[in-house]
Amino acid sequence: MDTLAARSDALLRQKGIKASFQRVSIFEYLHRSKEHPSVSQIFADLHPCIPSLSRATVYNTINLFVEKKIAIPVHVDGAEARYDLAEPHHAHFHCEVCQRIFDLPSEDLAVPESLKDFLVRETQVHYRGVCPDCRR
Amino acid sequence: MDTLAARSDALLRQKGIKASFQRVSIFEYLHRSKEHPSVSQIFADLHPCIPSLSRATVYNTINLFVEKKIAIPVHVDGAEARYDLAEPHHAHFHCEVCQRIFDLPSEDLAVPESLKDFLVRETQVHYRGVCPDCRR
DNA sequence: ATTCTTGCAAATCATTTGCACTTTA
DNA sequence: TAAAGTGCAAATGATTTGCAAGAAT
Repeated sequence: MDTLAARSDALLRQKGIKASFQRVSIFEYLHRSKEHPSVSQIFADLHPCIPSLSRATVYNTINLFVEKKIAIPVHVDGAEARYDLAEPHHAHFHCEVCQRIFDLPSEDLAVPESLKDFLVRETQVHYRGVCPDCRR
Repeated sequence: MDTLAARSDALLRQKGIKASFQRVSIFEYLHRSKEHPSVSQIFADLHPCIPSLSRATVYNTINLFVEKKIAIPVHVDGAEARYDLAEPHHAHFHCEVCQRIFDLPSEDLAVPESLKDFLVRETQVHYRGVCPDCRR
């Protein structure tokens, strides 16, 4: 059968990651959450369903995902890192009022002339301000 | 007389900041360092000259500078924050080998259409990869 | 059976805070 | 001398680590 779990499973293996229950759960959580969750949020939401889950496992898993390019960390100010599935490149907008992070459609930001001798592995574009909901 | 110290002094006061010896020292350190230093680096380099200096004061001062828009934090991965004087907007390149951060001349990154209902207060463009010195 | 993964607790690291002391206006 | 700034040490919060137990191959 071709359940969601089975598909996540396949995707992880394809990246060279053994698909444990915890890992698949965290992967699917990232997939369904639009909140760019922090480790604490992931843990808080998953712990009720998986009582044995440990914070360290969430950290392990997230770090593994980042290393394998499945997820990317989003750093806002000095706070806890937040994570996003590494979908095709897109920019982020961080609302300083509600703390939400919005995905923006990828804009093809040309690598500038001044970087011609650099090897650019990653580009991050980050906006900060106030989102429409918080403006009034 | 118009020493460097006197000028820094004036600049800080103009931003509404009382110009203590520590604050002027940290401001000048930021000014002369091209390293985008972290609090630890600032402390380590200034402590020998100012033995009474405390880490907490460096944190206080840096936070004050950020609040007053004199400095901006640069977050690289999960590591310690690093700081830059808030010169006219420019992008950053972070070398993942030597950990240096390079300033790139400001490129006028147009705010994308998708943000028309957002209030954009700040834009950060961040590249990561390998710098020319580390490429061979 | 061996290897990888998990969970817990303790350790570490960056940063903040409370408070007493000092400096400055 | 009142207000603001500093330094220390303890507290907090995020993240990592060591290690014993458990699961998968």
